[in-house]
Amino acid sequence: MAFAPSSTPDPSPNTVNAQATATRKSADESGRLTGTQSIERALLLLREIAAHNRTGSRLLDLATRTSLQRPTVHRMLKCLAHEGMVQQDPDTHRYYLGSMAFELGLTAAPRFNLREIAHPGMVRIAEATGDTVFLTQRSGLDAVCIDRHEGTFPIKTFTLDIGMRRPLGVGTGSLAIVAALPEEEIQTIINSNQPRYEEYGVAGGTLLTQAKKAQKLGYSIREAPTLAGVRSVGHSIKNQSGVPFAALSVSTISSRMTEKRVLEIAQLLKNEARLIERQLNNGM
Amino acid sequence: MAFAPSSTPDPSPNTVNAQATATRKSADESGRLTGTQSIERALLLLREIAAHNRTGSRLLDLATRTSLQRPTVHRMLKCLAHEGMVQQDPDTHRYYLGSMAFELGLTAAPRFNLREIAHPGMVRIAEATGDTVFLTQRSGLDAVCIDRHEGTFPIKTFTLDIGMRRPLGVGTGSLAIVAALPEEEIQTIINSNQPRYEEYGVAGGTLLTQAKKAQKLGYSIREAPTLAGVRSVGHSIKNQSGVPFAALSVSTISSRMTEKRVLEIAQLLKNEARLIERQLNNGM
DNA sequence: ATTTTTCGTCCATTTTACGGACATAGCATG
DNA sequence: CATGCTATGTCCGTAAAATGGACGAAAAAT
Repeated sequence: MAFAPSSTPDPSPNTVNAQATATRKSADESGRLTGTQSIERALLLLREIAAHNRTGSRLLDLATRTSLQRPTVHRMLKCLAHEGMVQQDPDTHRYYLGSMAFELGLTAAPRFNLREIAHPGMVRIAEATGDTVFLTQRSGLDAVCIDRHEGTFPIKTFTLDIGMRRPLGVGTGSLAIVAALPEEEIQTIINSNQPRYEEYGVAGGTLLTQAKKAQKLGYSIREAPTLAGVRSVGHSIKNQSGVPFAALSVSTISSRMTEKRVLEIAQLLKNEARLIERQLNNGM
Repeated sequence: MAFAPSSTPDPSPNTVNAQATATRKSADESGRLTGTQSIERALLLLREIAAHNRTGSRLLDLATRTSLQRPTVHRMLKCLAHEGMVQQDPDTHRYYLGSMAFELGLTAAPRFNLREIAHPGMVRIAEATGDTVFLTQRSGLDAVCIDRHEGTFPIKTFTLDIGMRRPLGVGTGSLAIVAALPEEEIQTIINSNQPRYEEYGVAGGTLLTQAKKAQKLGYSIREAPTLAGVRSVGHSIKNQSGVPFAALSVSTISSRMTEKRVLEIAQLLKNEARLIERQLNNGM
């Protein structure tokens, strides 16, 4: 499979057995699998339903969008609904993903969900440092704090709440993401977010400088602009393609954050980020 | 087919139309669907893989557990893997749920995930009261805080962190869940958790009294045992079968929690809990 | 090196799924 | 409230898709 062989369909003349002229292998000429047509179609349907899960999909639209016959789609949907993979609103007749889809997702999450993958590492960092660790994920021009793990040190700095969304570049984890992006994208982001930075006490001008510094160091570092006496260190997490999309960061009071300790923490973050990336990369 | 193959291959006698004697309807005698065998089998496989997703499944085990032929299972898995629904570890050959399963789950979540369903209501409560709202979910003999939404009132009480897990009955939301359970289960829970209550400053004895009070009132209420001056109100959320499995609660400083206000908040919680239950019930 | 177990593939057979045609429900419009 | 119009749901003869017995290859165990 995968490469495209001879285009001749081999018309196989002298027909004793009327049926099945074409040779059947595990994949046909175009590299498509055989013996799994209906499963492929069912998955195609699921993807199509997922793509419109907010509004729901009507039978006819699904048939059109998948280029399948209406009866075929209907029969498959009935089965998928029966098994809970999809759900049909009894009033509108529209189809949505069902509870089984949700439950499979929950089961699969530990191998794909950044938060779950990162969790053990965050615990290790919090235990090693005693300070609070944050996991930040990029979301368009923003960064969202998707997890936090508190260390044992009794004095806690102002902590980023889970779910909090701020313009890219504002937080230290966020800054690590920005710094790891290609030059021109950094500029675009800073320009786009310019008007929003003020209210977070960040000057767009200094941001580029900070990003360059982070690039040189290999980690981001910053005194919290709004809170004096708080210092944070961050490190980016990259996806399969090398694009930074998340970051780990540690935040604590400046007196605990000596230069030496900054280096230690940066190393710790780097190691854990690598570990996470490895799991994301092969998915295995 | 599907049932044990009679060894006679049935040489198909007087062959005008060799095929199909049995009448075919959309469901056969036993009520099972027709025209969807392979989809049913594929979903069966997915369920089986999900059930062993921690360890992964070997081809032969899947064949055994699903009572399907190995070649059939293999062919289907190849397709499912091709589409990303499952993933095969290249070293061990074991099968796991794939990224598509995770992504479908994410898409389906807004209609099934308690946190997502409850979110709008929590925002409404926080806006109406100005205080912090908590969403608690039962997990065995514990309760876990799965979401929190802060109100605008500047003085915040000690807040339960997201992800925090405590013995059932310790928090006010937790207490609401316990109170809504059947009498004998309450006893069992209190007995089982007895040794753990101490460290949370809750006496197992008073807990039963508090639960009875909550049953009478229709909502749970408590002065935080460890923090003087904090008062909370909670209301249970029940699933389709009427079993309480989660709760909403509001917590604030006692001076804000007058008797009159307790009633208002209790009503608010009750209404939002009802709304959430309705969405859970029909799933639509 | 040899046996045993498991994975992967082939291909003739026939059962399964397909889809044209029809039936029925919902919903505007004349 | 018929009347067309559009949508969902179902039937069933046919053909193509999926099945599974058999075999080969690759690991794993002995």
